Amino acid sequence: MLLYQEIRQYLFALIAKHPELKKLPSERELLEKFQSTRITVREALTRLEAEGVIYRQNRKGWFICPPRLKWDPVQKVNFGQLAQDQNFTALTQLVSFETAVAQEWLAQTFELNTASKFHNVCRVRSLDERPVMVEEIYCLASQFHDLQHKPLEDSITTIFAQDYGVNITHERSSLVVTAIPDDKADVLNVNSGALCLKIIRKRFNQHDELVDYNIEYWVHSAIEIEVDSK
Amino acid sequence: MLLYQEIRQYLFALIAKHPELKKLPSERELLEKFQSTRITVREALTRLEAEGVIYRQNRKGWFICPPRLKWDPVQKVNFGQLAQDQNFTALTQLVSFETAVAQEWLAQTFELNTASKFHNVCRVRSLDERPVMVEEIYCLASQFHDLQHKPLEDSITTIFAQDYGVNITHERSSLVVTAIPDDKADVLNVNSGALCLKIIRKRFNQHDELVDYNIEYWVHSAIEIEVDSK
DNA sequence: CAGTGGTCTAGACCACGAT
DNA sequence: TCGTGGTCTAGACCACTGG
Repeated sequence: MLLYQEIRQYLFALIAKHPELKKLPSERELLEKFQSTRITVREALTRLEAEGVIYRQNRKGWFICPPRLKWDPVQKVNFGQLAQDQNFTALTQLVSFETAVAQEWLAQTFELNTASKFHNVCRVRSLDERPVMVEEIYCLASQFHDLQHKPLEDSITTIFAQDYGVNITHERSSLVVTAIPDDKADVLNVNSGALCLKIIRKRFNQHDELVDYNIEYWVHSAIEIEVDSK
Repeated sequence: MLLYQEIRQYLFALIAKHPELKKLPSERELLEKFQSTRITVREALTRLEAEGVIYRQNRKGWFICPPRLKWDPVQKVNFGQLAQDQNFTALTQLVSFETAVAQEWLAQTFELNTASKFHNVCRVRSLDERPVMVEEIYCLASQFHDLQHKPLEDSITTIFAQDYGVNITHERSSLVVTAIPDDKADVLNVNSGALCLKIIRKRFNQHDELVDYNIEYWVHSAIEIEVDSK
């Protein structure tokens, strides 16, 4: 068997045997144990990372993945509630809030001209202290006046409905597997180029008007999508 | 800027400027051009691979990704039709057909005992000659007698309905990002450990009975999931 | 401060692909 | 046969983390 496969197998068995383990041995411990080099050890580690078995935090080490959050994009369930149902401690934090005139792609998405002003909310969500998702939300500044003074760590959908009388009735989501952009990797404290599931959500009101445009980057090993269809 | 980022940028621009290009320069050409080493060149290449911009075929080289197939798991659209609508030439091929008593996990999924016999159909699907998905389908041998003599390159759903009077009325899907198992990597002609989107589909009839259990492995850069929700 | 992962050099041999 | 990527060695210096 290939050496990096042997190392992978060893670590896989180690994880299975010690479910209470959180952190793996360091790369240098592993290369000594297997009389090998860092290149080979890292090949085994990145393989397990791709499989979603382990993850790294920048320069801190390699850690064992907890169970994935199961999420149904079709059901409109509150993130905090969903996490709690699955025995996670959930946390949402505001990263930044900006209001500015639209970039071209954004104006086009909303079918408006580039003079329109938009809010841009950036938030990060964690499960049991581990950041797992960062999102950008774009919505019209004229439609959501004073949004910056609302409790932006809570459900945006609820704020839209209760404070502005805007109800989301349907949405269109797109999912792709890709590498996370560097600025988002910093927020999640993952390595540059980490794998993610990128979800773009366009949400509409009953008049079929676009209310908000949402880009979510999920740490790939932290989530499992579940969809029911009739 | 980091060297591997420079190489990545160069290749990214090269691809943008020459959309007609199919294959990248070899790793050794690139390391000469950048006066670097294979480790660093491969860091740039695997980054672009994770982003879904390029892909490799085992020992053949690095290739530029064509547009992704857009697919809605909720709509029940025929694969061939969907591909044709998006200007792909689609092909489904039978890889293997076996009938055997159930392994434990399978029997449990169907809530039957391990003496039950199951069909196991393995198929591979290609877009414009590029294999993009391999799937395993499990269904009860007693329910689908002589299935091996049906046209298994066509829609299984249609065969179930027309030849056996079994109609799929609803299903439950689960999606995770992971690394593809080695036996499936061989079928798709991708490298060991390649990224994939793994979709498990349980499909039911009107009596809420499980009809088939389906595991799909999609090449991650070949697909984009689209979901509408009310 | 010592230990961690992040990046990088300069090679090597191999299996497999195209020809 | 020769070029490709797949695997591997034996180091190096750096930025950042944690005690």
